[in-house]
Amino acid sequence: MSESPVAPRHVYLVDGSGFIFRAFHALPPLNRADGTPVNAVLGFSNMLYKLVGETDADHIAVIFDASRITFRNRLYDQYKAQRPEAPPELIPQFRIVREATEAFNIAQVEMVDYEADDLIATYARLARAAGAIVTIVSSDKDLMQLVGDGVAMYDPLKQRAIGPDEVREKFGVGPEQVVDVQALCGDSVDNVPGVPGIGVKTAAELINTYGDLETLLSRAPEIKQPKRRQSLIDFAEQARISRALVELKSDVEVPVPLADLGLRPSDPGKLLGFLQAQGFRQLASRVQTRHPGAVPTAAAPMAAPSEAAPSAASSSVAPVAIASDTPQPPAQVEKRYELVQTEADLDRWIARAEAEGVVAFDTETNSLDAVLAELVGISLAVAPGEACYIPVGHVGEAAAGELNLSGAERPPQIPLDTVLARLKPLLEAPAVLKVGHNAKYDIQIFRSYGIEVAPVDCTMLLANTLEAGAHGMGMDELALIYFDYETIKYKDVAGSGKSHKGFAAVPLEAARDYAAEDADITLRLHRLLKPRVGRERMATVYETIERPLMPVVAAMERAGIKVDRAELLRLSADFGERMVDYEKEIHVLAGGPFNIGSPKQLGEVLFEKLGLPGGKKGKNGAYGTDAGILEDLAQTHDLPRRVLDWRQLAKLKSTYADALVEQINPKTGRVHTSYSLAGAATGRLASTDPNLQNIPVRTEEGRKIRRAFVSEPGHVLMSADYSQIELRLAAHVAGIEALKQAFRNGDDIHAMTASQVFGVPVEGMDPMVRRRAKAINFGIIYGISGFGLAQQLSITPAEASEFIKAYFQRFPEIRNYMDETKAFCREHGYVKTIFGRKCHLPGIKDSNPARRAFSERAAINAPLQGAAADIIKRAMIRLPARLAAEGLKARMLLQVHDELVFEVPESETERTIPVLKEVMEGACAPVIELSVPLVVEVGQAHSWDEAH
DNA sequence: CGTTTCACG
DNA sequence: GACGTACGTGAAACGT
Repeated sequence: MSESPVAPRHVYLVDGSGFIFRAFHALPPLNRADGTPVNAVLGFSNMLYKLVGETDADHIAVIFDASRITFRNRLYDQYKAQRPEAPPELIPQFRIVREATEAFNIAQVEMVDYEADDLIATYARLARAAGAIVTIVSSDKDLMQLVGDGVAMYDPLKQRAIGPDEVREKFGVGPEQVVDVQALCGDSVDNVPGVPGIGVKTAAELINTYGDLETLLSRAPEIKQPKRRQSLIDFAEQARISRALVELKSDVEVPVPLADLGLRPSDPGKLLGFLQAQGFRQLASRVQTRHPGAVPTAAAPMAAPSEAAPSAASSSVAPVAIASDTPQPPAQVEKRYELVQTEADLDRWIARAEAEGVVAFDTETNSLDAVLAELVGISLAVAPGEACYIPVGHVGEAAAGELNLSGAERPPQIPLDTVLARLKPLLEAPAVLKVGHNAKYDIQIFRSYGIEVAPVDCTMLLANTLEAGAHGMGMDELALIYFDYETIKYKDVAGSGKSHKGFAAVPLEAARDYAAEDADITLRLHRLLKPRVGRERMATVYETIERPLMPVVAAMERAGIKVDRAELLRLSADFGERMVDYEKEIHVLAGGPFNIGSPKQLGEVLFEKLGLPGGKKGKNGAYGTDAGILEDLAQTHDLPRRVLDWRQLAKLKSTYADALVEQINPKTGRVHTSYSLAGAATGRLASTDPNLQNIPVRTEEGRKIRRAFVSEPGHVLMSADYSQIELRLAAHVAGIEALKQAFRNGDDIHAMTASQVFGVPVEGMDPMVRRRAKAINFGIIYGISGFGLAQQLSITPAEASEFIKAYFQRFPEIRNYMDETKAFCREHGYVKTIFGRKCHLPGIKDSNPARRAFSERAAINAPLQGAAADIIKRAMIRLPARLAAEGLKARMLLQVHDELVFEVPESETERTIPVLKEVMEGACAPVIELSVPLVVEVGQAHSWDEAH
């Protein structure tokens, strides 16, 4: 292969060996059809694909290690000696990764006796000498010594560049001094000895003081600290050897000249053949999309690529087992989707549904807002592949976006009233199960037409009950995971963004294909998931919590809550005027105008223009400017305080005052949120459009917004909230005796904690001490960490760790709970609440310690947060019926995790309060008897703020 | 479309 | 000893 002698301008050097290890540990196990593990190959291939697609390089090579033994072992026989053998699953992948590089038609280089890093150093030098710039694709710290002067590094996994600043952040010195620092601090991974007792921090300090290693070693006797001085004298030679080990060799006689690394076009057929042979379907299809004509040329004599499961599915839930459970993968069943345009056809489908006893259904509407939405069509599925679409509100195509001047004709459809009249008996028939995906929405739609759909199953809730936390619960995602099937996307039929035309304007055939498929997939999901819920002992959670909650939440959404529009408008104007004042003041303080809302510009003003102390912190090189940082800076300068004031008003104005006015429903004059029942992994609800679970309450300015949430005339808003529910559950679940007793006594729990942990009497306690104890109690619920607590309390991590230690000593049961919960999660991949709800945490086995620790804290929190969610859900299910039975008209409007908000006639408030308390406090019975009491506090007023 | 910030429990 | 920090959410604004 002779390369045209083009002078290199940009050379990419990919650290192949480094990447294989990283990909292997970062990705979940994955096997191709013949059982060969290929997860690292997939990671590697994805990386190359992206790299080749994005790079402007004209020369590129992947560099590998040829063998474990290199010239460095002759310098120091212990070099990399204690490094464990590669895991057996990785070994076969070394070869395949080289095949992958070949398939991409990228040059690859390796050389006996040298590490990949030495070859990279050599090519980098050659490239610079030829006038090219160099990008080293790697995150290996051993390569950082090469950075600078036209050489940069790029971490393909984190997609970030590593330049001199990043190197300085890591080593505390510039790239040219990295070798000296490494010589001192050594490297336990590579078994580079360094000097005992010297870490990165100390090494950087020393090198910054003395300039380089040799100067330091020669002037070692001057060093003040006796221990350090002696180490440097005793281990000077070891430091020199270490330096020789870490310094890369840039004069290797490379086997391939730089000129031969020129970027070559790949052969799409060959690449496709390789990818398909590994079973990398996603990547193969992307290649195919880019090269439509490509035909895979046989690469390996292998069976058809089979279940190398899509990466989305390769979590803790054993996707292969699920897939093998699949009754009929859609691809193999003939699809018969029918357009229903006559009453006779409609009756035929209704009869089929009644005969089956189960029908999947889906509604198409002209709005995502269930309160405003009008029906455009209905789809039904009665058996896999057998589905129909009944259009009722489609308009002529031309009528959609523009004025219907030509009177574009409405396609033939059965009148809506007729369809509804015929469907009503079916949808309300107790003997016919109706199955929807996110059925709450469809229940709402039909309720607005006077149809009470029942009984109903929801495949989104079934999937969530089984696998919350493992993956998303949208239908498209589930179809891909369970059936390996790509659904038609809404935006493909109805457009999106500017070209969105609304479903009513979609031509009937396209609408049929999309809508009928939704019902079809829903039916198939139901056949798969419903039996699993029983088999896997999750029926109680689904049947007693999730399923009965659907109609209750649907009613709350429909009820909505009244907001005082005029008051919100006044607030918006007030906030706006005050913002203008602040803005002027800020610009004066800053010495010129800038966009206060831009963290980037603000950071530059604070830290560069004004030169305030603090500085960079983000991984993206951006300055941090959050409230904590500005609060600290406020001691030094007036500007940060003003920015904090401005930000508060900006937030209140845009997110609340203005947005809520926009959200007032023109039909009802109220605000209707939408609750997501399968959004949060822990079992909590989530509120969207608008989010009514984060209405301000903590500050006086913020509470003005809450004051605009009001009752109808003659009514009050009544707020009932569980006191300390998660801490009570922690006491119960972890069996913390002292905490349980305190709750039984009705003690001030934070004061009690403070008294126990800090050994001070509750009487006359310093509020500061109680505040600390409160933070620790919260920390317990969150899976406490020294760093987190330190940040919360503005103390040092060491002090925080002391507090935690004292807490564990006083309440030893909590430690057991934490350890057992983590162990359970590692074994099963999920944790459970006392009511049996599961929360999956795929990250619990992550090889990255930070991500794993994150999952461990989540594992500790989820059973507590989840049990609290179970309890309030149980109360919500019982309340409407209990209130009705007592002859009370209270309507449940909102849920905010541990609080329920009702609208109550003024004449009934006295009688309503005890009912709310009784049902909510008794919500665990009869399945669970808590060892601590639950306490509910009730308040009432004409606004939500005052009802607290 | 991802990041940053901030509102809530 | 590295990782990069308290748990769970959603919305708005900025800037690429």
